[in-house]
Amino acid sequence: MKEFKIPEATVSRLSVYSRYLTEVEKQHIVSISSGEIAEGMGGTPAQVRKDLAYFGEFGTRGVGYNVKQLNQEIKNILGLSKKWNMILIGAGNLGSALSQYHGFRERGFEIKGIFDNDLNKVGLMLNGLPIYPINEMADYIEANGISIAIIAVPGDYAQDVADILVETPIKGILNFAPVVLTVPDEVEVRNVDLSVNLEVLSYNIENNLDTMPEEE
Amino acid sequence: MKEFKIPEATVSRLSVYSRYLTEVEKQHIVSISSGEIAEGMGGTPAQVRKDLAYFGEFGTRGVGYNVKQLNQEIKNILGLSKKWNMILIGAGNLGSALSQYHGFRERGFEIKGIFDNDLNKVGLMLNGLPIYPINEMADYIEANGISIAIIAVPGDYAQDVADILVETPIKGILNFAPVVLTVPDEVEVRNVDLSVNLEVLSYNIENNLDTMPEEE
DNA sequence: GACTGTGAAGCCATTCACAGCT
DNA sequence: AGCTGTGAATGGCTTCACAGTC
Repeated sequence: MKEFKIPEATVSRLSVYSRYLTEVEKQHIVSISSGEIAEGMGGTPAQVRKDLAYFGEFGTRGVGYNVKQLNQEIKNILGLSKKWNMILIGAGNLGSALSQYHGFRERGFEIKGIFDNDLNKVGLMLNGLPIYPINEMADYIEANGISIAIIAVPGDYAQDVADILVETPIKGILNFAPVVLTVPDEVEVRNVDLSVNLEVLSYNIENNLDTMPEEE
Repeated sequence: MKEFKIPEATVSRLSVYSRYLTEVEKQHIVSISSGEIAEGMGGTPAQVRKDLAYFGEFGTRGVGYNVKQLNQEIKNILGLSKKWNMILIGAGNLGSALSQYHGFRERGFEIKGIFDNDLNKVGLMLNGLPIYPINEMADYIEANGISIAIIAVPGDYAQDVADILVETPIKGILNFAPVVLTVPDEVEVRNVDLSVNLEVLSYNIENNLDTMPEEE
């Protein structure tokens, strides 16, 4: 009664496929092959087909995939056919940037309210959204059907915020704080770790992958 | 004359280990075991040991690792013993937030200049950094020994910016634009994809991993 | 006794190669 | 002929389990 064991890498790629297909759709292209999708997002045709095959047979042999229909299927798979209500915790620089990021709304994710523990900020508006005090957060989540929280507070506070969140019906956390959060299994956490990304970049540059002159 | 084939996942974890060890160092703890490190960052002891073993024998059997020394080793491995000069392209919300993000400097990554194609912004200062026009970017990179560029421009411009960058001595790009960049192999790209992260979260919530009631 | 370092085993993901439609 | 869907083969990463060292 349930699909099974999809590689996380596949799920990430589906998201990229969908974004690419949305672009292709705008150009009114009707049909697309796995090779063209791969080309458009830096992968291989076989991988595109494998990824899609986990979920069903969306294509037509000898022809390819219907762009619009495939995009819709992928969005359904990813759970994007519904709207997601989110809150943002942290009205600092990063929070401010995130509150204004259009990419979220375009994909069905909407920030409904912002929370901060700085009483100078509470009551102000940030990009059209009210800033509330943290102690109202739990009630707000309950009352407004919020299922995802974005943590954009300094590292030292992130676990405190998470501790409050896990007592609410929140289902997922997108964490921008550079710390590993401890939460119960039923809350899903994704970390966006800016420094880690730079450090991997640093390592790869220093050990120049792909770059080395051919040598026997 | 060269270490070999380190899993990328290992490199990412090294970065997390180092951040954690930096915290532990502050508490003046001298020695730490693989189990304690694993505990502190959500992994397993065996994995911590395996990751470290790719690069050498840093521990003492029966005892553990010297915190300070291990952290130094990891930083060396990651290429953090030198300072990295970066530029930021895009002085919008996200760029503004990134220019102020302290986590970068703490780890040896410094933004030296900001570039934008909006002439109303050029000449202004953003968090103590001057904003230059894009057409000065290539010269600036050459003149200031910049090796990493952070792209924080809208998706439609990101490839244009990348096209300019690849003609310069830039070695790595941290890309925040929600597009797949096409660059030659010798330039290393890392994508920080905000929507992809939310969409994986969405998928995981909908298919609640870990959460399902036990069933035979 | 405690904890590291590591080959071997097991698991997961990607790639290959081809059968099956259109 | 063209392109999908997929079992089988490969490759890579993680976990196990234990020998080695303090």
